[in-house]
Order: sequence, then structure tokens, then C-alpha cells
Amino acid sequence: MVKHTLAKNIDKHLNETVTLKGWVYNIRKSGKIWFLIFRDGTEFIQCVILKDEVSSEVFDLKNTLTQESSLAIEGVVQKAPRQKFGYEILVKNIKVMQIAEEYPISLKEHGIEFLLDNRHLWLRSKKQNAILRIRHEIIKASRNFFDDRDFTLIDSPMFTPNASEGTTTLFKTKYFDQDAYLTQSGQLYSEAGIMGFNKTYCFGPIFRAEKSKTRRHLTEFWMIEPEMAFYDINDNMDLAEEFVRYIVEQVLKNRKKELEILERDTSKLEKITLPFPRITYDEAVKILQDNGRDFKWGDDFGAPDETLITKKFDTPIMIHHWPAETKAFYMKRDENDDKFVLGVDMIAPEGYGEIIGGSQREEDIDLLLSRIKKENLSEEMYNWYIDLRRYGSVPHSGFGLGLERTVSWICGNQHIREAIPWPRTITRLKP
RNA sequence: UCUGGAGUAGCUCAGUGGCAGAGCGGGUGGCUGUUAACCACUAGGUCGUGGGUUCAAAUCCCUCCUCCAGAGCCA
Repeated sequence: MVKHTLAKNIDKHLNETVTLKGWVYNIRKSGKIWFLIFRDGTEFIQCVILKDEVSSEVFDLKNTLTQESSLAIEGVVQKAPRQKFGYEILVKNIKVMQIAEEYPISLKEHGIEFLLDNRHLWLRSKKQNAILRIRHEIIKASRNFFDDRDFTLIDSPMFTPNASEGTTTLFKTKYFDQDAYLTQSGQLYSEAGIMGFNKTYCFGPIFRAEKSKTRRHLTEFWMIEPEMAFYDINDNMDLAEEFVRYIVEQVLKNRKKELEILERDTSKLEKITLPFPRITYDEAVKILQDNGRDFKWGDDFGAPDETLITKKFDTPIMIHHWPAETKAFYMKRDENDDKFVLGVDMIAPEGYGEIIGGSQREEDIDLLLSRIKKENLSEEMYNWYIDLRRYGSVPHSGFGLGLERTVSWICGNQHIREAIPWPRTITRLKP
């Protein structure tokens, strides 16, 4: 039975004596009174130490305690109108667990490289705490969203023998006496899943060996991928926008304090209402050309293009009906015009880029086989996938949401690296 | 891979040809309500690496290394 109190619950113990266990965040000394800013991972709270209220040993700790020293504090909970949190502790006793060595992360500014080198310590700081709590909230909201809509969680493997898209961006690894790749997407496996479970989602890490060095890229990131039997591209878009709206709503509702710590302009998030604009690829190209950009039909949009297109809207937007040439083999062609595939990208506002990619999948075995041949993919490798078109093929759709981009957007982060506890980038494998 | 930027104290940075600096952090002392507290004193340096120019290089030139931002690619 745990006998100490969590700092976040201190308001339930007004005028009572409590024991808190945690770490020193900061100390302010002033002769016969000193202040200890305490954190325990749930909240920051000021503790007041008066010479007349404690033993001289405890009072003299002001000279030995260092930032991040671990301790247990016994004291009385008092109202403190001058404090942001509203409460403080009048200390009666302090038990030191360990005096911390000189802590590298000070209360002043640091550079991103230094902070990432010290990620194991940086996790303790206020903003990182807020971001990762919001990440937690987004994951929880995602699972609730799908669980409440008759989806079953069917996770995909991390080791795969084949690629869902091109092979140049795959991490290759030894798998006993075979070669294996780290997964880029759980989609193909999810397509098998829905034939057994109707609607599924998978949630796990994804690996991309892209040599991208921007604030929007990680080599290891997490993706939430729902897949639905009997959904067409429009059903797919309906679900995607409802999903994103729900996530934003849950964070606004349950993580007010964290958004405030991050100084997020929440008015921008409150504008995320349904429906999201849906424009075709052709319409998006027209927006670019009308704004004087030299854009060639058939190309994919670059980051500056995406930002320009989204600037016209307050909410995320969905771009659908893409030129077939640049898109993956499994996307279903538009029956009215086979130049296009029934793919959709959702682009977040404020320049945070693509957060969702999805499509209606090709369910016709002959069309699928011809795509596989045309792209020189191994038919043998995809045999199990082609089986899904042999045994009761149905129209189906799905999409994947990049978790860290979504976290970054909702938090208003400068860096996607802050949206994951242990970021992996092209130049970073530690800590 | 390409383009641009940076590397000076533990950290964040100033110094751009003539004595190696500041703030924070560390140490010592002071202060009874502090809010990234404040005040005084103090310790702390292979100026990324290797070479070159010069009476003299952190500073100018070249090599390499590392990191950052972006492009391409992508979520």
C-alpha cells in the first residue's frame, strides 16, 4: 500500500499533513526562509521551509540539495493564492534519498542537439512532460474511437519479407539465414484481417530508411492504420475526418493544462469542425497554378506546395483522386477515368504536412495482377495477398495516420523529435 | 545526395587580425515570501580537426569531421 500522496492530488488534502516523494526542480534561498520547487512527475508544487518550523539539519539542506536530488517531503498543505497551482506545502520534515550530481539541463535555454543527447533527462522537463501526455491522450482517443466502432485490434508483424511500397526506403536486416525488412506499413496484413474481422486497426512502429532531414521526419514512427471491408473511398474519407476531429476534441477536453504549458493557440484547434474540405488532385493543382507556382501535372506535392494549399483553410483538408502513375500498386483505379486512383491524403493545417494517407484498395484480381506485373513486383511474394482476391474479394478501404505528425500539429511543436519519447532520425540512434 | 548555416567555459552565446569574455549552472558568503529570485566574491578554456598565410589567427585561406535548417522522398 502506497502511503505517499501524488502532487496532482494535493488539493484533496487541504490543511492535512502529507508525504510527497519526488525530485528538486529548483531552490530559492533567502536567509531564514527558503523555497523548494518540487516535482514528482504528476505536478510541480512549491514547498516552504521556515527556520522555526523544522530542525536545523532540515533547514540546512538548502546548502546541500541540488537540482534533481530525490527526496521525501512531509508537510502541511496550504492555500497559496500567489501560486499558479494554488497550493503549497509548509514543510515539517525532509528525507533525502540521493543528492544529485550537477544536473546538465538548467532552467535556461538549450540547443536541440544537447537536449536530444540528454533525452533520458529531458523527459523530466515540463514541456516534454506535456507533449508526451498529449501523445498518450491521442493514443487513448484513437483506441477508444475504433473500439467504439466495432473495430478489432489486429497488429501486423514488424519483420516482413516484402515491401508494401518501394524497397529503397526499407531497413534491411538479417533474419537467421534469410533477409528481412522492417515494416513500412501494416496495411497488406490488415487487408487480410478485415476478411476475418470486418473492421480492424493496427497500431505500431513503422520504419522508413528515407534520408530525410527535416523537422517532420523520423526513421521510426508510430502509425494507426484502420482497414474496413465494404468501405469505398468516400466512406473512408468520412471516417478519417471523424477520427481526426475526435482526437482534437479529446485533447482539447482532457489536456487543457498541457496545451497551456505548451502555449498552444487553442483557438486554431477549436476551428477543427466537420466536414473537412475535399478537393481533387486537379483542383489542388489549380490552386497552385493560380498562386503562380510552376507545377507540373502528375508530380506529387512538395512541402511548400502543401503549405500553400492548406493556407486557404482552417481545418485539415483531404486531397483525393491522384494520378495513378505515382501511386502504389494496390490502390483502386477510378472506374470513370483510369488515369486516377482512389487515394486520399489528409494535410494538417499550419504547415504540419501530411498526417493521413489512404485509399480504396483494388479488389479485382486481374487488375491487381496486372499492376503487380507492371511494377515488376514478385508475384510469388505477394501470393498470399492475391489470395484475398481469390476467396470472396470485396470492396474495401483504409488509411494510416502518422502519430508523431499529429502530436506535433496538436502540440504546435517545432520538432517532430519531441513527439516521441526516444526519437530515431537519420543521424540519431542514441540514447 | 544537393543547397544554406553553425561549431569558443558544463549550457546558451558575444568576440571577425593585437591580453579569452558575458549570462546561467558550480563553489563561498549575505538576505523572512521568493517566482527562470536577488546581491557580492570565486573557480572554470586543446576557441571542432589537421594544415597554410602573417611579426601576430578564435578571427583570413584550404582539408576533413560533426551538428542544424531546407530540398528531393514521405506519415
